[in-house]
Amino acid sequence: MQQPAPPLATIAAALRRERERAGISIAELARRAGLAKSTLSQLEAGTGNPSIETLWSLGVALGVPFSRLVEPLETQVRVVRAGEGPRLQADEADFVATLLAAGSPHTRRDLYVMELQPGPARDAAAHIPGSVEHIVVGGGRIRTGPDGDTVELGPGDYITFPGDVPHHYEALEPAWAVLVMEHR
Amino acid sequence: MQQPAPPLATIAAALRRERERAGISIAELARRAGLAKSTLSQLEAGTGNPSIETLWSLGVALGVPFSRLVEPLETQVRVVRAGEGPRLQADEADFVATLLAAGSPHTRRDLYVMELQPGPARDAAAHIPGSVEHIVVGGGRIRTGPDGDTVELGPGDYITFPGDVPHHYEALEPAWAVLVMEHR
DNA sequence: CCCCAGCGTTCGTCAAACCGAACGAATCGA
DNA sequence: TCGATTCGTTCGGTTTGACGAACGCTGGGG
Repeated sequence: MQQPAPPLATIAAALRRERERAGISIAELARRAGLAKSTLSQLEAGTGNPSIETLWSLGVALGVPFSRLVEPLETQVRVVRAGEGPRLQADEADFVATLLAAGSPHTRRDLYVMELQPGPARDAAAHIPGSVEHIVVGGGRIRTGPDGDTVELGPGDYITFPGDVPHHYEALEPAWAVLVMEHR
Repeated sequence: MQQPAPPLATIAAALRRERERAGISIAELARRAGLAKSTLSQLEAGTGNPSIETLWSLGVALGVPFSRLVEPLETQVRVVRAGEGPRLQADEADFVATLLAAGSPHTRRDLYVMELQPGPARDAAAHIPGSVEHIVVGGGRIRTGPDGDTVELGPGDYITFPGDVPHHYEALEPAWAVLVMEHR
């Protein structure tokens, strides 16, 4: 899917979050970014609609990639059921594609096919921070997701969830799936 | 360290690229995004410094993630039949993963689910240079690959081939597949 | 041939993003 | 206690991004 969140509040929150993580004041950040601190004050208050260059200079000053200021933390579990999700137009009528997840540079995505047999659940330890898992079920049924928030999936279903927390794989019947493991 | 490129020209280029990929005019895009076409004209000319909300509405209208408008873009055929390929050890015996392709930073990988109906073959034009396609068939049978070098695939089969040459999709029966589109 | 619809660009206007200055509050030393 | 510093916010003024109208251009239809 796309970005349903209005970027207004997202930017305000991200800005404050990253600034506090850097441990600097509004005035100091304004100084480094070459902006007026009044501008920052309004931005963090959720008022205002910054220009690209303004936000860009903030990303540089904070030392974070631009997208981190704009896109909400993908820390949630997201499921796209088979047949759901945004359809992309195709030149021909016999072809439909659904965008599940858009990559960005500076991330690394490895592509696997995973086969699971029913039996005791497999609990995976947390991977490196910032990793994200994407799974599309090819056949069978599996239950997966972060511990305490698992979802049952069938063929064609898609799920993404953070890989840096303990999570869970369980085949309810013999199953296989495509796994994209994403690192940063 | 991060993105030293001034986003000005990048946005102009990305905007034009994505708009032409969608096959619509500046006027049409302005209509869909709820903007004045004069604004778009100046943006694609590299003049101007759009606000976040302006760029956001363009991303939505174009059906592309926001980051694609802001970050710059940076062969042979390979088939792995279902059950073939290097198996990775798993902690449990009921879990097997096959590594199909390892990603690297500075590449972008978008994840799709693709549905095809049998009928006349779909010939895709070449995508942007350096793009690579990865396909894992989820169900049905398809024939795909670069023109003149197509392969028939069934559930679980994997193929990768360059996306920047004309290629070919054909469903031999109703089929669906996971598609990873990789750019540089 | 002309007319019309749509294209992309240019120009003047207006709202708003950004700035600088001033403000009250809080902290710290002398 | 009292300056001095820094913080974050608020207030006019200026710059500029976005808009709407008009322009010239192109491709079809009548």
